[in-house]
Amino acid sequence: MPELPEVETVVRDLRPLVAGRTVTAVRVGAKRLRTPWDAAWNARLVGARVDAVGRRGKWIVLELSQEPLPPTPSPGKGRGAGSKPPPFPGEGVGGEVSSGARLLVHLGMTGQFTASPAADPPPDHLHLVFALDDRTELRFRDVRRFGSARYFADAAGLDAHFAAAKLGPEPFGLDAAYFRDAVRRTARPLKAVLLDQTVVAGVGNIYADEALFRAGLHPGLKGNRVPPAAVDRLREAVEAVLTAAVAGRGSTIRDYVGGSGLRGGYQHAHAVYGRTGEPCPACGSPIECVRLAGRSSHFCGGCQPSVFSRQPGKTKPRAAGISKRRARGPRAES
DNA sequence: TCGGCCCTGGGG
DNA sequence: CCCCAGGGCCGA
Repeated sequence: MPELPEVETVVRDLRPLVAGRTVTAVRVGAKRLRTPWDAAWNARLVGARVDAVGRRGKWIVLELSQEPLPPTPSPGKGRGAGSKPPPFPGEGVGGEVSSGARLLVHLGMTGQFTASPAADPPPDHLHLVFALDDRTELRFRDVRRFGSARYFADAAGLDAHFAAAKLGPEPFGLDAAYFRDAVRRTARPLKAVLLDQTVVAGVGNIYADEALFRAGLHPGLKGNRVPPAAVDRLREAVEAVLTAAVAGRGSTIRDYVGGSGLRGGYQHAHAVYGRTGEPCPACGSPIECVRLAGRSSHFCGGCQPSVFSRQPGKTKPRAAGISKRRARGPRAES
């Protein structure tokens, strides 16, 4: 489910709900996630306080600390009137961060990470529960179990994890020269480049298609055949579509909910994703769907030509080996 | 660099 | 029944 806008929405929802709270218990389901949960982490987490909630790419990062609590919080009470407001690091994981422990969560395809009243009946497919000191629970639910959660004793461990994955830069304020080089040095299709988390972190199948539509670029175009100015357009389109999607609280196709359990709303604004056969909102041509980088890729044949007709003599990328798919696609939730 | 695989559920 | 699905990782 979750691309950057969905993950960002979860993070923004959770921040005021869990920042400053202390973990009082950890419960682990029987079925294993992509990364098996180490039972030794439970003892490290109990008593830890959530200092901050952030995001890196599609990863959710909780910053934790083990400082001794003031006297004793009386559970059940709301936030004390005189108590210091919890720290709100607006910019996710960058900037000034503590060197303490980290909880790293990835939602996979169907993961849900919510703060819920402990009294709410537990849903099915619930795999991890972090009870908090205000009678709420952080709950990780994931039908397909492609998601993962793991604990790092310190910030360096988390950094090493991202470094090992070669996680690329955030898409906001992305360096233009860097992106031009990354795109133009490869023969892979643009769609594959956008999905590559080592190039840019956070873009997934929905927003790759939407960004390519905004930029007027065919998803099958080889990176090294795309003029620099067009790559710049693509970079701006990525930023624009992600910004709009965050404002719309992400896209709910089926499973996605934000940190408070609310569905997203941006699926109604999709121009091409999941709209195979429907008319293009810009030119009316039917939206087409092909398979690229192993994923369905939706585009408008009218607005996103597979060749650059401007310089017919020079640039002539062929649409190469793309098979049309049935004129049918997943429809967004009603 | 790409396909297959990890899972479960929903829709045609 | 078959195919499809917001992702990432691993091996050929």
